[in-house]
Amino acid sequence: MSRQPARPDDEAAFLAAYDPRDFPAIALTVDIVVLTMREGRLNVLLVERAGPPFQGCWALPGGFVKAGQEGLDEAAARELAEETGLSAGALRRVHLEQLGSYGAPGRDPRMPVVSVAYLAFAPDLPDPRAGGDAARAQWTPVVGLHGGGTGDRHATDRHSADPHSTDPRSTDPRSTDRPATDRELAFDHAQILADALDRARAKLEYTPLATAFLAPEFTVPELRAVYEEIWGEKLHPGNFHRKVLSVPGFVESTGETAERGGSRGGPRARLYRAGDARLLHPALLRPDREEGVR
Amino acid sequence: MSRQPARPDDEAAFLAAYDPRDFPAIALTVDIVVLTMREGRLNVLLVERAGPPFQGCWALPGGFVKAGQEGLDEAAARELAEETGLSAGALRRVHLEQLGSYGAPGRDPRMPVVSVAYLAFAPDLPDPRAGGDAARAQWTPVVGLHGGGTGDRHATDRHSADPHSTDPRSTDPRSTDRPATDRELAFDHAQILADALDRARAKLEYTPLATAFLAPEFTVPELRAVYEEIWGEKLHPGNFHRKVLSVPGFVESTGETAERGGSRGGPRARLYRAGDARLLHPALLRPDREEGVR
DNA sequence: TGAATAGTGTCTTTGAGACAGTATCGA
DNA sequence: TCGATACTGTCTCAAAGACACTATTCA
Repeated sequence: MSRQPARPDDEAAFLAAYDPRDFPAIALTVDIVVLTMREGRLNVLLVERAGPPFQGCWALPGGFVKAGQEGLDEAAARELAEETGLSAGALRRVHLEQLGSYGAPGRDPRMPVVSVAYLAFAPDLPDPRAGGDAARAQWTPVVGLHGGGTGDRHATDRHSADPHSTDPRSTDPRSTDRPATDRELAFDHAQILADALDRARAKLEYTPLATAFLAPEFTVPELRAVYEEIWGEKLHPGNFHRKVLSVPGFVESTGETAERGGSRGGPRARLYRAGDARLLHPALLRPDREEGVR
Repeated sequence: MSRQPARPDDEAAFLAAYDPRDFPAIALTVDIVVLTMREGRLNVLLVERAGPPFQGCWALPGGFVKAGQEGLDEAAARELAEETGLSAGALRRVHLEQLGSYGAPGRDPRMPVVSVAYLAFAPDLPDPRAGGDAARAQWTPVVGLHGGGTGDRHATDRHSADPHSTDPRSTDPRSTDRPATDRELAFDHAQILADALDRARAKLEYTPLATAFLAPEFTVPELRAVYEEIWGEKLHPGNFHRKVLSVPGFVESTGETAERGGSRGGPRARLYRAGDARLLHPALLRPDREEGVR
């Protein structure tokens, strides 16, 4: 980075040599795709935009980076805390990672804005409070949402916005009082959400992060439900169970069993905690991505 | 993104409501880790900084994003073309993907600068020309470089700079005339390079991108040499050969054979082209990451 | 009591890796 | 001629998936 336009000897000279026409003002934001499980369904946190552009549209929570005062990870953590109203303690159980940056020209009709997108995995969280500048905030089932669906499981390297994709300004998805579902997302947030889901699906293969969606103690069937919901397909219960227990460091037994059996019958399952593995070896690969994925 | 500090009805109102103390000026750059193979070794393109800070230091090539005029991918492609002097045609054979964004406070001593890092895989390229504001530009073997080495193969999610890492200003690695090797890199570029190498090592497992380092026609032993150099370990020639040919879409035969055999004897190898697969199924997993990677 | 589920055993198939062997080339 | 290498064959082992089975729980 930081090739400068001239060769200043100090900051004053640098600023003098700086030509704002070469580098017009640019704004930097962080947007967060917060995923959680509610009633067995994958949900994403959305906020309703109180002002233009895209007034009345739903969007990913986020905000401006306080340049010079915080790093990108810090900014994302701050926004996450503000939007969810979570305590620092509760936030420690949330997984937060950088997803990628989006900077297609015109993605924000007002001015050049580059957004650094983050991805968060959270256990079942309380209903969000509507933050200052958001009209409403709510958990929204991912299914049926634009950018939801099963997604292109094999898409790669979509970290940056595709300049050929639909210009968000060419449609006007705002409306007055529809729920978050069945709504287009503001800006290029549908693309960000789609990329986030791709990343989440891949992460479940190689990391134990599925446990981040569950309470500190959980059963293997609960863990399997997370995989089934995010991957969008049923898994073989017996093989899944054996597989999870065979991967070193994935889960560790508490010695306890769940209070009740399954809702539709069956024995009470044993309880586990997340293990200390950060990567799964061997990985839990998704069942046959249809052959011919060339 | 783009939660605004107030609720303006148009751009004028937005600018009026904008408090520069809340969102001080921030600069956005792209930096590129261009990897290529030269004489069997993995090389990275570095430029010598002509001005402060870090004057005389080697750094990754990059530059400011022309806000509003180009997307991030475009900016990276433009910088790549400028620094390597490659034609548009030659650039089509180069793989370019976003690596992540780095924005730790103080990473640039002059002002808040966030850098979007890109990763490029290129076949053997000619010597770079020194760009306008770089004193020199040269290919540098990755081995022995800070951030080179075998790297932490299991590090994940290091997309953003670690605020706890060494402040680049606390050392003064500049000097007068040492080669690029044995030099600290400017800013947090050692971290970016390390992350890039981690990404490259992982990409070789799941994608056929190793072919991006080779000429359009190549032999299986040449392909194996790429894997061995980037992974830093010898592979079993026989098993590697069978594996490559068994993965659908990885390589396709040209029917020809190489002009000469190996430099130290042996039969002439058959020639292949890159296939149409974008993901490898099954993957070419690295040999035993030592057990106990928890 | 019946249906659904937790968890285990076992068999088959696939793929990774070790090893050996043959043919071909450079020096 | 010798040594190195390309490539193939074969064996073993690990892991994934299909299937079957028992035990336990809810309704």
